[in-house]
Amino acid sequence: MKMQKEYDPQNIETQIQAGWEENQVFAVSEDSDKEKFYCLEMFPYPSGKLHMGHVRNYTIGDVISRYQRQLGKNVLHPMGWDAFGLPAENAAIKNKTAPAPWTDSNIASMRDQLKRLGFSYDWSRELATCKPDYYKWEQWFFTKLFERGLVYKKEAEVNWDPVDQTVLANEQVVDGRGWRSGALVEKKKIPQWFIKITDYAEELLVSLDDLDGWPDAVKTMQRNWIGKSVGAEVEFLVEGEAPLNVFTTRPDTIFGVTYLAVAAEHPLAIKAASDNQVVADFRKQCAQTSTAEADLETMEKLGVDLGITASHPISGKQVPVWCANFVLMSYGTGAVMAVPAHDERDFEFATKYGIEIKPVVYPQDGDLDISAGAYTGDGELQNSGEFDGQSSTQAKESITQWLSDNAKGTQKVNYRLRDWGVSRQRYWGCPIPFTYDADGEPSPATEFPVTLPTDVVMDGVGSPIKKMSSFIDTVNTQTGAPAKRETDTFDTFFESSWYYARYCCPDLDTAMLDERADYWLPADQYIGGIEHAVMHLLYARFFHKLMRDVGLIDSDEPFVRLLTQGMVVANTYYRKEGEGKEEYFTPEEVSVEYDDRGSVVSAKLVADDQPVLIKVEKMSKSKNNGVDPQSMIDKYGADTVRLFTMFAAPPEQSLEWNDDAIAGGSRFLRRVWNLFDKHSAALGANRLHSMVGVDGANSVAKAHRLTVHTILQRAMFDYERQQFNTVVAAAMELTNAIEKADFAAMGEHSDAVLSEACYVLLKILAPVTPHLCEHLWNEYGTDMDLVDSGWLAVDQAALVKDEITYVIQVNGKLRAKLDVPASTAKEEIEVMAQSDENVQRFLEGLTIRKIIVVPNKLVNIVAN
RNA sequence: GCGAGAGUGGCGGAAUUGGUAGACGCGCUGGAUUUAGGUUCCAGUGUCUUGCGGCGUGAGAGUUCGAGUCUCUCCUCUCGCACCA
Repeated sequence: MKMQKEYDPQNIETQIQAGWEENQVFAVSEDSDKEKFYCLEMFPYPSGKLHMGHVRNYTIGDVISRYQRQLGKNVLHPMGWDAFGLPAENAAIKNKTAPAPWTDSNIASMRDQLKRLGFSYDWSRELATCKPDYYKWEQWFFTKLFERGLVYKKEAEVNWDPVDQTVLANEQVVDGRGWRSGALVEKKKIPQWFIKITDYAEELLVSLDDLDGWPDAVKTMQRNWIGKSVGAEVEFLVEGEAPLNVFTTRPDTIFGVTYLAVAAEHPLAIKAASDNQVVADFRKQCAQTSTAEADLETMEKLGVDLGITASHPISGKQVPVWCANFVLMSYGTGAVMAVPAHDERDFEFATKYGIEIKPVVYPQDGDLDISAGAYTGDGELQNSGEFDGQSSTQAKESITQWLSDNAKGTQKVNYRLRDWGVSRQRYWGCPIPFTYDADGEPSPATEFPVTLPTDVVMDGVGSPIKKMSSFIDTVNTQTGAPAKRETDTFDTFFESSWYYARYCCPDLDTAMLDERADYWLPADQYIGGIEHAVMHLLYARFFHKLMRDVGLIDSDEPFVRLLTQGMVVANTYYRKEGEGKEEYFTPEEVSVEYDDRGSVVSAKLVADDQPVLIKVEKMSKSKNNGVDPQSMIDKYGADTVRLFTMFAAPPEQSLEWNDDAIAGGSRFLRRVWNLFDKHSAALGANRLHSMVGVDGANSVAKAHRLTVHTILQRAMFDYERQQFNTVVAAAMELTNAIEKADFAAMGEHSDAVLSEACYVLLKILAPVTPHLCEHLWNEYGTDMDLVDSGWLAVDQAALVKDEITYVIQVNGKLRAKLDVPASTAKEEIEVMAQSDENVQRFLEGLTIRKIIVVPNKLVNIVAN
């Protein structure tokens, strides 16, 4: 077969993809003879189209999967759809359809796009979380957790839109107002389902230590999120009321307590409001904020004196009780003790409201100065009664002991982590499998699935199933008595917490999971955005442990190795429209001027010839800077798009889109094509193969093989550490080297050296640009599929150098280079280095103090 | 506000983990090919002096024979904060 003359990616890629599909190359099953490798990427929300972030995420996963497959492993690489969620409801309202058909058609078009990119998925395992055969198992699982006492119901706050009479997501609250109605959002308490993730807080924390394949940044963030702290729970008595318990990590500062603060929702605040209008108004004000923590924390710290006092547990002194907007009812006991002298926030608050600031901890060296702010360090106690003179460390223990002995408190471990609220008052989600009897008592479902009706009309206000009697009215399956169905649905994090396990047995209809899960799990590699560092990844880890404890699987953690990929960003062109608002223009609307070095001078809007501003931001519709992957595939082909996304940046960093640079990627693949074409006669006759040994090779051939095998070694090192941009760079260097090589000068071995170099190039490049490589492999390789053709070894003999270049420094500055035989002794190198002409020039008038020799690398002569 | 991360030529980035800063690519400059545009090929390209050399990895200090890399302080940007996914 004669190769086409021109590189035609569209043609090659569709042909190669058809071949993969026909031969089911990526369908896998359990095989105890092979080492398994489960490679997983975070599944997409089916928004309609792939964006560049998806392309990047899935290309990284595909490169890893294909590399592992070439290493000979049994690679599972599945894909599916995180198909429940808010955007489908919004789209349904806008397009006057139901969420289900909208979602289905999005899945269909995104699946086509993924297939066009040539990803090595086992499509037979595809799943969508909105399908009853998927979600029925999480309903079943939730009832198992209920039986185990890990699920409970309690009142919790939501964002309430008083005009639309509906619950809003944080995202739907803009500047404290509902995004549709514009009404001021209020906090409202409603009963909701929770899962006791706090029961697993300690294990989730401790087992982070075993996750060697996870980035430290992610582990640190999870540790801080769980937020374990050891301290004391202290009881302050309030006359005529229940005692006020507070948790503190600083019992050593307890004599510095000058007030207590409770949340607006705290019973004491509610009671005080009944006969105190100021408190009532303050509570109202506190209710009119979003529930987002970032909003609460950046808000001005405000409070009001409740006019109540509590008695200090040790001194017995009365301290005032305040109500403050920064105390969260949902965290801890909803009350805190305040020590303004030794806590920044308390200091700020006390200063503002003229509350006493009483220092009790003094720094060991130097004076205490709290005129400008709190002293938060440790020190020596004063003004602390019998504990005066103790160090903070001693006092933490002795004061806790005293409280414990006098029944005024106990030592306590506290976690910042809160239980997982899984109830959502939305339609497009998995129905929570409970019914309520006439008295409101909940009963778990016994038949699954509890199917979500999909034939609905979205009116824009609330969930349609909340008004649908055919859904709501049912019977208690245990007693046969009439019952009402729960109309809330699960948080979509619920579905995404276990999909990775279901991929192992997606066709199973008799159980949630079977023994196949234990063959594949844990996943060896997980890849997704850093934005999921805490919540999704923590919920998935939690769910894994729950599934283990219910007896479904036997591993402790879901993901062995984690890669958090960076964002895809691009230039934005914008103007400030005042009030922090910005107007964004598309690249087509703008003309950019460069100077003769290629640096940007200015950019103007074509329409009015006036300047616009430029900055680099995450690709998004609202910023008008998105690049549609499909248009790039149509223009350059999938291999070029894949190559560019791998080459432009290392996986964990953000990737800046550049239209010129992707054209460079296309140029490189054409050069590879032309290289094989140029040597087609020699390659066709030899077939691609590695050389064995260096016997008989002349010096030109040897030098070339040294280059080839050095590059191969580097590429393998970079594959292992997952730095794919330098893998591509290595392939480019190798291509340059083959293009420049003088094969005629290599004598009888020229064809073998050429064949080996091209073989290495193909193997290095195959995971990144599989279509081009598979095509060339069909042309010049064996009958086997490229992914199953194995990897190749670095020829250590080819790496042996006869001569080594030493860098010669004088006082750390480069002054000469020295080529010496590899066998040269250290002493001899020192002498040669000193006698170099340029080195002598810089040593003139100086005395040599020391000579440092780093073997095979450098000599540094220290002189003064 | 709290937690985490990142800053290297005109640009994206590399530096085998404390040892030649700028690999590879984009852009730009000059040349060749081409009727022209595009393509392709060759050469050059951190910066200042265009001699030898000096300076240079966000800013400032420190450790070291030697720092982009380690330590401290500061600045800027990015991500997350529990109902976007």
